[in-house]
Amino acid sequence: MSEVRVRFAPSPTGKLHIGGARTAIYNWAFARATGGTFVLRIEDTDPERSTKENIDLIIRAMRWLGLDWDEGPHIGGDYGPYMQTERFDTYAEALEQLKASGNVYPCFCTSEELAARREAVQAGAANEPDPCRSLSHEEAQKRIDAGEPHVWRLKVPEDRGTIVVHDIIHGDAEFDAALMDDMILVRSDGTPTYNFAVVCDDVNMKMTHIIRGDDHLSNTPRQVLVYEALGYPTPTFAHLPMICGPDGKKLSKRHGAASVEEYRDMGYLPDALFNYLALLGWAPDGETTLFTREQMAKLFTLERISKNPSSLDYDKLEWINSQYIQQMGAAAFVDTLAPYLIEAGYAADETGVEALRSRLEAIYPLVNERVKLMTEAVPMIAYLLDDSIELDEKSVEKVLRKEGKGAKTALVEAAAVLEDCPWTVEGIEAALRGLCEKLEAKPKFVFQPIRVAVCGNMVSPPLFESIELLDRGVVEQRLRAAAELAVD
RNA sequence: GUCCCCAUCGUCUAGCGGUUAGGACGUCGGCCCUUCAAGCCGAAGAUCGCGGGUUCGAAUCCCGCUGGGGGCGCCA
Repeated sequence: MSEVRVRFAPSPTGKLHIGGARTAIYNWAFARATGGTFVLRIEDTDPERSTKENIDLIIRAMRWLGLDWDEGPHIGGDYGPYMQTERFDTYAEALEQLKASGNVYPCFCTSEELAARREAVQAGAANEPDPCRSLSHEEAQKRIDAGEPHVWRLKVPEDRGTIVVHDIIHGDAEFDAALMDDMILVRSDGTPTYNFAVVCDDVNMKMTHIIRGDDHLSNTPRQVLVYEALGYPTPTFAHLPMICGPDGKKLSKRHGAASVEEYRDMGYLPDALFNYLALLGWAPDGETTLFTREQMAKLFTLERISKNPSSLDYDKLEWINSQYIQQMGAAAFVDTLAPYLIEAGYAADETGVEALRSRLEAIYPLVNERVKLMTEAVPMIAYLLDDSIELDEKSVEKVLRKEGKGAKTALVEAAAVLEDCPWTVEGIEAALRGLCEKLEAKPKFVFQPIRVAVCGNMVSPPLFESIELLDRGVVEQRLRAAAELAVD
């Protein structure tokens, strides 16, 4: 078997869509699993909607996800260029070949005529062959020479019969060629249409497998016709089921996040999003849910891709994200936290973050089981970073100002007890537990006021560990300040 | 309208002729406990969309129906 070559071919009309991201992941995984080549090709033939910025955005999002490719824009390769707008000569060449072999013909119909015909057909009228198809060579040439605008259409062979699309995921799908109209290959402005450009590129770039969205399945028989007209064997197809929103409907802005960037901004880790997306439509077995890119690259097969469309489940994504945060380790945590710290003003730049590194790494074990989204981290640890803190109003009401609970006494006594205890988690815990006994109070009535005083909230990371990470003076000051507000 | 695709707990899925239909997220309950989490234990939750076949036996194979999705662009 010849070497596997696959590609991800986004059109830069927007950011990297979540569905596109998964397509890219599967292509990547298949290439890595088979020792094949993964190609990135930019389909920018639509000048109206394609932008340079989007190309950068897509490439950056792919890198962020941890994807790498063997050939593509910037890095080159043996089958470049990898932007369709730079490959126009190859399409022109292909068109000449098709003209010579008589597989195409010029069509002079206007867009209006076409639209009217299309409407008639969709309303139930019989699908008539394009009138230009029967124009004589001479007549057609005369009109071309006269400068009449025309497109080039593919001539569907009359006796083509059934077109079978071999798809690894869906099996064989059969289409009747008689129902297929002569699609436009080259527009009147000379540019190739999508269906023509893809086939030319996939042929010239020697693609062996086409892994793409389900939405292309119905277009595939048309493309097969182009392969045949060009005289090339068709590659193997794998059409991925669509990804829907949580409500099972098509993904749109209404459902929130449609682009990879948005997920990044919401605080998802690239490893987690990768893992989740990989799992959306593919499973290594019935058990495994957490795996790395490397593991997927070993286990991936197209045969195990699911046929049914899947709905996004943010709860599961979030759970996967929390699993990764829990296990990522202190160093990686600080690295990914850096931009958030800078944005929140805790550091001016990367260097500033480095100055805080050891402290942040010490904080990690207190929050790694609590942070589900990276966006939650900074607010959660602010009380360990700021000199002064603001007490949560609700917590003050429910814990410090609650009469009959002895909050004020607990705070005053705690300040005293912490004055000379060993400043270790054990020392602090011993001192405060001793205080509970001395006051004959349930731990809850001693610890909660202290928590509010020190952490600013009745809900917080572990208390003794938090205190240990703060300076003794700061803790005392917070306890005294809170005692002022508290009642017994 | 027409062609194509799809159909297992709420969600993602395992299953590929014989299983008590398995797992994960979520949900609910319990343990732990100074809060929130995490962790551990347990439970509920799927007459495998419906109806016909084939077969000793069907979630698995065949046909029909229904429901959902997609294509039918000088968009990709």
